[in-house]
Amino acid sequence: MDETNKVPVGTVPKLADVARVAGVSTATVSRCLNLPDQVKEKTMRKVMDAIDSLGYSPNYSARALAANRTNTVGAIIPTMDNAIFARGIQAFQEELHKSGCTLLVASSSYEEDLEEEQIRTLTARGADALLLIGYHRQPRVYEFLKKRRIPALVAWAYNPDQPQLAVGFNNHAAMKSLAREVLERGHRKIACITAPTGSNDRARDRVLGVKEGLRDAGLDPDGLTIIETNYSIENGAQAFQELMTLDERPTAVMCGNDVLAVGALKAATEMGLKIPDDVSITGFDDIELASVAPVPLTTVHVPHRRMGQFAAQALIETLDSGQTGESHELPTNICFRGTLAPPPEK
Amino acid sequence: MDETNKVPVGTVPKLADVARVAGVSTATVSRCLNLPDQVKEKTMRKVMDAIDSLGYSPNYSARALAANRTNTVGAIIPTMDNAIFARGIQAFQEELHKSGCTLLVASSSYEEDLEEEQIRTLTARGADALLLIGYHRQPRVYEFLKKRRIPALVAWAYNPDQPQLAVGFNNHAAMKSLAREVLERGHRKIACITAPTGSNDRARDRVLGVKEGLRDAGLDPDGLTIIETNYSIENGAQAFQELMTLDERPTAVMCGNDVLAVGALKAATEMGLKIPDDVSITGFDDIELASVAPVPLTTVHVPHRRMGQFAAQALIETLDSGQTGESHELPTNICFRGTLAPPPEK
DNA sequence: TTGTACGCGTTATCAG
DNA sequence: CTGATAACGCGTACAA
Repeated sequence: MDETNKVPVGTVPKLADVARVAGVSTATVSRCLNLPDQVKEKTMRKVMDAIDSLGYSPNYSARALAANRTNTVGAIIPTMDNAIFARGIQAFQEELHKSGCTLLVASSSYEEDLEEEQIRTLTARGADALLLIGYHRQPRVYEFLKKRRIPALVAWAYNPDQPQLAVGFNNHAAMKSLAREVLERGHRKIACITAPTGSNDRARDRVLGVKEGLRDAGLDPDGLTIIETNYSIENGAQAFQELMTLDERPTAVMCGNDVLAVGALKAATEMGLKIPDDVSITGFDDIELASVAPVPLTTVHVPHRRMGQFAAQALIETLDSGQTGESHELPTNICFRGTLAPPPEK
Repeated sequence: MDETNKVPVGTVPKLADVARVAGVSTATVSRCLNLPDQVKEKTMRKVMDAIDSLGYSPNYSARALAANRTNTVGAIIPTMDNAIFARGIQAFQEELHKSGCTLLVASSSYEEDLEEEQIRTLTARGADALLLIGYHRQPRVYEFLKKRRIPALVAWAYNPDQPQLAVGFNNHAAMKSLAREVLERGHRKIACITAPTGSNDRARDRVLGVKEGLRDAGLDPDGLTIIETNYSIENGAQAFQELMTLDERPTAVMCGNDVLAVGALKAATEMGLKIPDDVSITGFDDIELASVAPVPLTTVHVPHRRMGQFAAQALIETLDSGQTGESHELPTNICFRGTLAPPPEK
């Protein structure tokens, strides 16, 4: 056998090894992989055989350095330990995979500063594009992204007034229509349990939706009792108990998400309250938990998986075409279950 | 100002730009970043100032190519859309971040072939190490990893007989001790609802645990009725209904995970059965769902977050020391709640 | 259609 | 302690 056909052992084969074995140049091997229709079929076969026999696979770092593209998309989410993100991100990842992209994830723990740091990290790591949750962040972050020419897409929120590429739903409008339902049932003392709204526009918009519902019904939006607490069943329960110690107990408690709502529900049951007769409770997101709760939860359904898919498609399209893809507003709908009494007879 | 201090605009600053602005060589800049105590403090200051003023951050692809290390760890999980993985992976990612590592994720959709493909993809992308779920995979996959010298850690399972680095729990033993509890309560007709066991050793070990419990109690393990179905509440419900149409109805249904168990519970309630009086039901994992189910679920608690943390630590240690870290068996414990009747009086 | 040769941004070796 | 400079593995003009 020809001396030149030998290949180092105990080492990862590289492009040059494939070229040597196939008896072609490295450029040709590269073309076989990236521009398949620019090579003759016979050459292609030789190269592919060499690739198989060596078990070659390209070094992505080198490829990224040379081509200035990583085929990697970054996502920064508050936490994966939350069904609403987990499901959407799973769909996002599946969709990316169809296009040969890999997902790089980081989490911000709902902290604005940490999110900014993660954005810089993923950028340095060469993410071709970024998925971000919600709109709220410092202007300098958007400027940084623009300067770096890194397409960023906002998900889990859609606001027609914002210029940013987005795939999501209108938190404000969805919550407002749920509030309208609650008000139609005669509730006048309403309270909200919400995640901290400081750097969370989704949570903020939902509360604003309730307030606007109140205003439309001729009520004072400032009279709305609001408790902010972190995302957990326990916290939801505790907040509910606090509400029940108030002088004027609310007759309906609208929660910013299903987890808080289930916590409220749990506390209510433990206090011996009948749901929805004594108090009505509503959620948001429609995660699995909602339908199996002791009293099935009335909540706002959000198409998480479709959102993840659309987000991936919009980003891939942007990368392929070089032009910012289209924003996409997804519909939400109210799931009436057991925690909100039926409307009064007409 | 000196001509040489100028730096291109509208472009991402690189190491050479920092060097020029700081008036040192690129080697020195690199050292400031990687071997800080090999440079004089004064030099360090100049360089850091230049870095700040330029907003420089290193190009990880180039770094990876030159240093042959990506500071990236890959994880291949069946799906993130499952609380048991989502929680553990979140902790895993947080822990990696403490060590400056970023997480690359891929999902296998519970498919063996897809998992193998993903393993090859992530290694090609330069993952320094890999997190895998469970032991079951083709020997050639382990050989590939060994040849490539890529540390791989198995999580969500721990089997003292396997040589592979692992951080997890003993599925077999945990389920066996739960089975013992069920048997002690006088149940003799037991059925299992489990995820498909074909390429899922965790599911398989859990079923085997039940069988061994049966054997120890002097019962025939082959008499165990088993239904395999995919992970979802709906499927759990349907499987339960099937079980109830059997000639000899089981008095206890042991489910391979909480989601299937909650489905069973739901079906039972809809059929008008009293839990645990008419039928006992058990789960596995202790996800949030378990404690808020209509009847709180008796299940096996697994420390998902700690598992994720330990897994990250073991991998980082392996990477840093160059020697395979230590496997770690985590304890599980049974959470007695409402779906298994208390033991008979003694 | 194929080959040559250079550049991508860092790290690391070896002098100084 | 610092500076040249050669890798690292691949993509891609440009030439043939």
